[in-house]
Amino acid sequence: MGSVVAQSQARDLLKALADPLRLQIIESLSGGEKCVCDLIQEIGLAQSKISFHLKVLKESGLITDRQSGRWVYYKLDISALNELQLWLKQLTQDCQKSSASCENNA
Amino acid sequence: MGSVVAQSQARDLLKALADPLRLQIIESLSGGEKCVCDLIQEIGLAQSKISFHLKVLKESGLITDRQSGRWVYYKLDISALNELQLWLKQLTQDCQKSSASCENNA
DNA sequence: TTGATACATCAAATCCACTTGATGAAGGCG
DNA sequence: CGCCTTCATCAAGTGGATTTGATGTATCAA
Repeated sequence: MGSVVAQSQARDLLKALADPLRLQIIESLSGGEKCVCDLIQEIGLAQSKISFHLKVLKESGLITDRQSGRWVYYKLDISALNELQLWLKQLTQDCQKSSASCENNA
Repeated sequence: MGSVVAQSQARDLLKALADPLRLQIIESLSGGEKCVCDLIQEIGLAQSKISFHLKVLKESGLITDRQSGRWVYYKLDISALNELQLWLKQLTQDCQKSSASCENNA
């Protein structure tokens, strides 16, 4: 309540990010657009596994895809990352506003 | 590689946040410190369930607890939220740096 | 001390996301 | 066309996270 960034969207993004393999994919894509075969080589895991997690990430809105010939290229969608940053910022602001009770070490 | 904020820590925080009930708890605690009984009333679920998720959140470092008499009070630890914000910021920066290939709609 | 409240913890059951291996679809090359 | 490559999708199996209900512990009041 009172949150500008929808909690449901934040939840979806967080859920998509909360997997070690998907996090690897995300960090790899932070280096730029890549096709599935690139990711398979870099990460060194089964193709079906990579595709499965790419689908989850795509459905969450964190990445987008683009087909070119036989290849499908994936890249991060910065706007989704920004949504999450905004949600976090709100959370900390709400917390600081509510009282002096939030942890504020260093 | 090249990340200032440890990926492992980000992973733990994301995993802790990636649960609907824990997210409810987090957003509730953004309103200030609360005891378990407050959370039980607000959320309306079994006490053991609440306690279980509080433990997960505490182990991730997202919340801290403080006992006072019969009550145990929980509150957000803003430094953990800041860690996650920093990690996100790095990710977007890496992405923008890597090329013009990252989604940058509006 | 007795009983009530607040909370943690446990074992068993359940659930669901992930993995695995195989198959399918679509594009490109000869 | 026939074949290879790239990738998506599927059904079944697996494992770990979550739920449930009960029990344990500590504090406080009477």
